[in-house]
Amino acid sequence: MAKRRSSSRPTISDVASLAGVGAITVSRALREPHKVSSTLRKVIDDAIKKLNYVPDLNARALASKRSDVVAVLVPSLTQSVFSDVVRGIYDGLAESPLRIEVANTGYNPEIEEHLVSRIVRHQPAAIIVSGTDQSAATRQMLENAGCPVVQIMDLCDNPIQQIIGFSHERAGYEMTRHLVLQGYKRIAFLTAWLSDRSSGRLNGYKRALQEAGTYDPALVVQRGSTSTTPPPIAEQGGKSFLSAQMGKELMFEAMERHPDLDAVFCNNDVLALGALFACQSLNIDVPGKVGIAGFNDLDYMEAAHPPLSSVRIHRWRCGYEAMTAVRHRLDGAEIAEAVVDIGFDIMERESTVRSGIVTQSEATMSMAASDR
Amino acid sequence: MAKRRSSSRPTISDVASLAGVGAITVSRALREPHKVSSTLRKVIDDAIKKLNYVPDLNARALASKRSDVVAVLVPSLTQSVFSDVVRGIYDGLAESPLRIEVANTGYNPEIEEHLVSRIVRHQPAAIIVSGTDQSAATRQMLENAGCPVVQIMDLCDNPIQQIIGFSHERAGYEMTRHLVLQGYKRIAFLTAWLSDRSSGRLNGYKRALQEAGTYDPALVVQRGSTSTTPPPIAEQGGKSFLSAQMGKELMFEAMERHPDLDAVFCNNDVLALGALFACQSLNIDVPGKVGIAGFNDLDYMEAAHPPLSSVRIHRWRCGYEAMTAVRHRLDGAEIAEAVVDIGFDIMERESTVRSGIVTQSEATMSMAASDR
DNA sequence: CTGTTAGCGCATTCAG
DNA sequence: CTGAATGCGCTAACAG
Repeated sequence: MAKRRSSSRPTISDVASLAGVGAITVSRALREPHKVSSTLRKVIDDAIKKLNYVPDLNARALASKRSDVVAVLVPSLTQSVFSDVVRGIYDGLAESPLRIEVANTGYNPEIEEHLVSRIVRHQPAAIIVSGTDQSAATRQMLENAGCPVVQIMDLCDNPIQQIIGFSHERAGYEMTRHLVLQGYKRIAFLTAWLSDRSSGRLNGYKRALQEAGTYDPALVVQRGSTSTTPPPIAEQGGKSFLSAQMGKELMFEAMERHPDLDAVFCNNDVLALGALFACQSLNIDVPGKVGIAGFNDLDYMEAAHPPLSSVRIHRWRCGYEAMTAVRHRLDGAEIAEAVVDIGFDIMERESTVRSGIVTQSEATMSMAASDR
Repeated sequence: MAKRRSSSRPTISDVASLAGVGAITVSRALREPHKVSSTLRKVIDDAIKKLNYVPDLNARALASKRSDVVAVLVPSLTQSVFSDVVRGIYDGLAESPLRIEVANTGYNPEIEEHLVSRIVRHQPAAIIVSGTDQSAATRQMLENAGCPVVQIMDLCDNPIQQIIGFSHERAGYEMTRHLVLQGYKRIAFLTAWLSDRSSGRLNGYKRALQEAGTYDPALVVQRGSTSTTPPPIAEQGGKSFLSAQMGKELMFEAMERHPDLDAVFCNNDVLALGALFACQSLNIDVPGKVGIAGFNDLDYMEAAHPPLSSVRIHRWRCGYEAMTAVRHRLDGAEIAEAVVDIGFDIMERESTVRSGIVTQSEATMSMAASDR
C-alpha cells in the first residue's frame, strides 16, 4: 500500500482496492455509471459508503481541466433585481453538482475585466454575465474561455455565444408610450446614474416622446450631471446609493425645476417609491396631479397606495433560463437559440391611470418576444 | 523538455526555465515575495509578463490542500438584509486573492447540512455561516473543517469558533420597550414565519410586554399558524414570500382581529411598509391611531411618509468584520474575540412617536455592546 | 466493459 | 535565500 504524506481522507484508490477494482473504474462509476457493470457498481458503492469517501473536487478539476464552478457576474448584489436573477440561477441548479461563484462588478468595466481574468484561471464549467457592455478585453477572454458563456438581462445581435433577456429600449418605449396615452405631457425621466441598460431605457423614453412631440432633454433628471456609474461602496459608507431617499430628492428637484411636470418615469422602482413618498409629504395627488411609474416591478409596487405602475421584468426566470441553458450545453447539447427574448410586461396601475378607473385591479400589457 | 498532454497555457516551469530559476522559486516569488531576492523577483516578474502566465488555482489547491474559496452560507439572497451582509463580505475582500462562494440555505437546516457537506470537500479557505441554529451534524462538520469558521448575524455563548453579530432578543426587547414608553398598550407582533433569529426578536417583544403587563399571545399575528420556515421557492413561483403585500394582509388581519390595536412591531421592514400602505388605504392615522415599527432599517424606512421607526442593524459591517476576521486568521493571527457584539440602534421616527413632535429628524438610541 | 500508464500544475518536504 | 525530487487525488488516453 502506498504511503501517504498525510493521513487525510480516503482517496479513490482506497476505494478501488477495497472494492478490488481499478481506480479508474471507481472514477467512472462516479461520473458515468452507465459505463460500469451494475455488479461492480454495487461493490464500489458499498466501498464508498464504508469508507465514507468523498471525491476531492480540486484534484478532479486539475485532472480534467474543468471545474464544477459556474461563475456569475452581476453589477450589484444589493439591488433586488439582480438578487432575484441570482436566485433564479440558484434555483436552476436543482440537483446538479455544479457550484456557483458570484462576482460583483459594481457597474465598473475595469473591475469586470479583472474579475473575468481571475475567473478564467479556474477553468469554470460555465460563465453567466450580465449585459452586453463588456470591454473588448473582457469579451476576448470570454470568447476564449472554452466553456459555455451566457449573457443575461439584455439583448443584442451579436452575443458572445448566447444571450437571454429583453430589450430595455423597448421596455422604456412602451412604458413611456403608456404615459403618453394616458394624456401626460410633461413626463420626466428620473435616474440616479446611467448604466448601459439604463441608457437603453432612456433611449426608449426619448423615442416615445419624440414620436409624441413632447420630448424635452431638460426633463431628464439625474443625480449629478454626468455620472455613469454609481460611486464606489466606500464613498457610500456601506449604504446603497440607489435609495428611496434619493428618489424623494430627485422628485423634489424635478418638481422644483419643472412646476408643470405631470408624470415621472423612474429608472428604478425604489426611486419611484421615493417619488411617491415625496408626493405624499407634499400632499400632491397621484395620479391626478402627477403620475408615477417605475421599472422592475418589485413586490411593493403593487402594494403601494396608490399601487404604482411599473415594467415587470422576469428576473427570476432570466436567471433560471440561463442556468438551464448552461446545463443543457454542459450535457452536450448545442445552443438552441443564440438570442432569447423573454419579454416584459407593462403593469398599468393606479399611479399612472388618471383617465378613469382601472377596471381590473391591474391591467397588463405583455411585450413578450414578438418574433416567436 | 517534458511533453504535454495538451498545449494549454504556460505553466510555472515554463516561467522558471525562461527566468533561469527553479520552479519553486517562481512559486515563492508569487506567494511569499519577501523570501526571494529582489533581483530574482524582477527576472521572474518579467518572465511572467512575457509569457502571460497565470497560476492554475486548482493545481494550487490540490498541492496545498487549501483553496482560496471562502464559503458563505446565508438563508436567503433576496432579502436585502443578507445581500447587504454579503456585500460587506465582498467589500472586506479588497485586494486579497480570496474568492467567495455564496450558498443559500433557504432557512432549511437540511439543505444547510447538505451544502456544508459539499463545501468541506473543497477544502475552503474559510467558512462564514449565518446564525447559530445549525444541526448537530452541520456543527460537527464545521468544527472539523480545519479552517476558520465565523458565525454571523447573531450572538451565543458557545460559537463554533467565533461569532460576530448582535442580540435579536435585546433588539426585540428595546424596540418594544420604546413602543411601551410611547404609551402604546395593544402592540401586535407581525411576522411571516419564525426563523431562529426572528424567535429571538419575538422573545424580546414578549419580555418587554410582560414587564409592562400588557402581553397577550393573541397579538402575535403570523402567516399560517405554525410556519417556521418559508415555503420553498417553487411554491412561490419565483416570487418572494416575504413581501409588502403580505405585510398589508397581516395588518388587515391584525386590525380585524384586534380593533383596539394601537401599534404593530413588524418582524421585517418590508412587512412594516406593507402595514403602512394598509393604513394609508384605510385612511388610518399613523402614528396617531396606530404606531408602526419595523426591523432592519432598510433605506426606505426613513424616506417613508411618515418616516417609519425601525431597528437598525449593521448588516454591511457585520459582513465586513467577518471577512476581516477571516483574513486576520488566514494571516496566522489568533482569534481576537470569540464573541463580538456589534450592537444595533433603535431608530425612533414619526411612525411610533405620538407623544409629541420629534425634535430631531430622528432620535437614535444605540444599543451597542454594553460589556466592552 | 475494465485496467494500465502517465501525467494535470503546483507546493511540500528536505537539502544546500 | 535557492533548488531537486516527490506526490497531492484524480482522470485522459490508450490498450485489452
